[in-house]
Amino acid sequence: MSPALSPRWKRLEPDERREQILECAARLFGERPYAEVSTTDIAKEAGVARGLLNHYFGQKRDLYLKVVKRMLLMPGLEASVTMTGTLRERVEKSVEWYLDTVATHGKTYVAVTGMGGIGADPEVERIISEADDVAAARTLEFLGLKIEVGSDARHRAMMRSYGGLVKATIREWIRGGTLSREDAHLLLSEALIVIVRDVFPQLAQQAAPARGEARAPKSGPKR
Amino acid sequence: MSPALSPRWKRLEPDERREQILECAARLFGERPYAEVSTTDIAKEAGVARGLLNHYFGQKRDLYLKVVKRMLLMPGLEASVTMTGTLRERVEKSVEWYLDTVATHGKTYVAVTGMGGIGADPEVERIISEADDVAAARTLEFLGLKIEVGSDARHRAMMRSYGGLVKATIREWIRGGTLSREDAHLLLSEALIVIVRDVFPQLAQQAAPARGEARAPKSGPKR
DNA sequence: CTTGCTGTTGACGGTCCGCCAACAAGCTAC
DNA sequence: GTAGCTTGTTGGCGGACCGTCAACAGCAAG
Repeated sequence: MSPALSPRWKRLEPDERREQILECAARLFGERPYAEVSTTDIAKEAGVARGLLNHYFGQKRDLYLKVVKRMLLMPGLEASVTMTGTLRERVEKSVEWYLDTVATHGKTYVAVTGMGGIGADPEVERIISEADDVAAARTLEFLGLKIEVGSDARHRAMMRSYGGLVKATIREWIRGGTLSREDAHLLLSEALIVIVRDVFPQLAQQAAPARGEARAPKSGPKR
Repeated sequence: MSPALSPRWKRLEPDERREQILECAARLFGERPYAEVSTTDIAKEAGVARGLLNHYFGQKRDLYLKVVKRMLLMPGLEASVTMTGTLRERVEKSVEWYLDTVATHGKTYVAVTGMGGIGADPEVERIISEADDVAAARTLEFLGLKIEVGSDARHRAMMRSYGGLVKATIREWIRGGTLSREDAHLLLSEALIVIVRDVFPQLAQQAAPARGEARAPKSGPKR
């Protein structure tokens, strides 16, 4: 009588299924906090049995980690051109690029990047920190600041700190709208410039054995 | 025979009990992520029945909120003296104060402040954002920058962004040890100075109807 | 149609949490 | 001292969520 008796569920290649689940999970984690997204919700969203999530991703936390990873590892800025020009020009360009990429990802990025994670989970922090480190290294390279490897760790740490400023500023811009894009651009550019131009040299100076007045005004009578 | 038959549990004043539970909760939330601290753990730590937590604090999340609140609302810097002096002096002093207070709270502060929260929970974010706002307002006031109320919102937003830099820098310092205290001091001071000195005036300039070259170098031939 | 591989399901056991009726610590009155 | 009352505290019930695993079924090969 009924010609097809359409099967109750369709069989997919593992990669397809994984991808589909990952998309649904990313959407849900983007609009609700981790604790309020149950695996049942994700499974229902994907039209799939709940056990399948564990089969493909293990723990719920692992699935979340995959989502975070995907959101953080964005296309790099190596695509940009040679980047010659003044320091200010290069800084402005890199800031511009960063704001662009974030603007496309929108709220999901903010939700994941912010305090929007699972919370102090070492694994999650490792992932985010890793992504921050990549961004920091890229920015340094982008600015043409391949300094000696000795102080590289500290410079990277500085850039990770700067990443904190970037995230907070972006949150102000995307979420609250308390800052316009121009405001964000201005703030991030000026800060990055002062870090590269004033902090890094003084850092090298501090690193030297003889350090007397490292924090001296130095540009004191300027304004 | 036994003279007292000591009662199985002691009866405390509500405020005392609340305080005791809050302390234990703060300790546990400081050393483990939210999801891995069960109410059973807290109750056991406090030597109390689990149901009592709900009786005093409602949801587990509410208890966590209380902990966060306590950790964030630190003694203000109004205790400091009159604060006259150059901009750099005031900035250095406020940064110093911030680093001091954080140093005393140590890891728990970092755990709570960082992405160490419950995760994208609107309520938690509101609390943290509120605390950030207080810190921002205090810093502005501390620096003697009581600007007109019109652009106050944007200045506050800027200072909240700066707070992101502060937190990230402190994390680098406290946790990884990738930055020394001197590094943190230097980075935060320079950034704050450039924001107050260069960004704010340009902001006001942007706000004006006519804006031509708001992001012009302005302090160009300096180094 | 039958067989077999494997993607998928559904239920079981365990943990965690919010709620609430019952219990008992300790003060008061007699 | 003891009966009684107030209320801080307990312990268990019901529900939600999650990880695991044996059984099931889509679907291609023979």
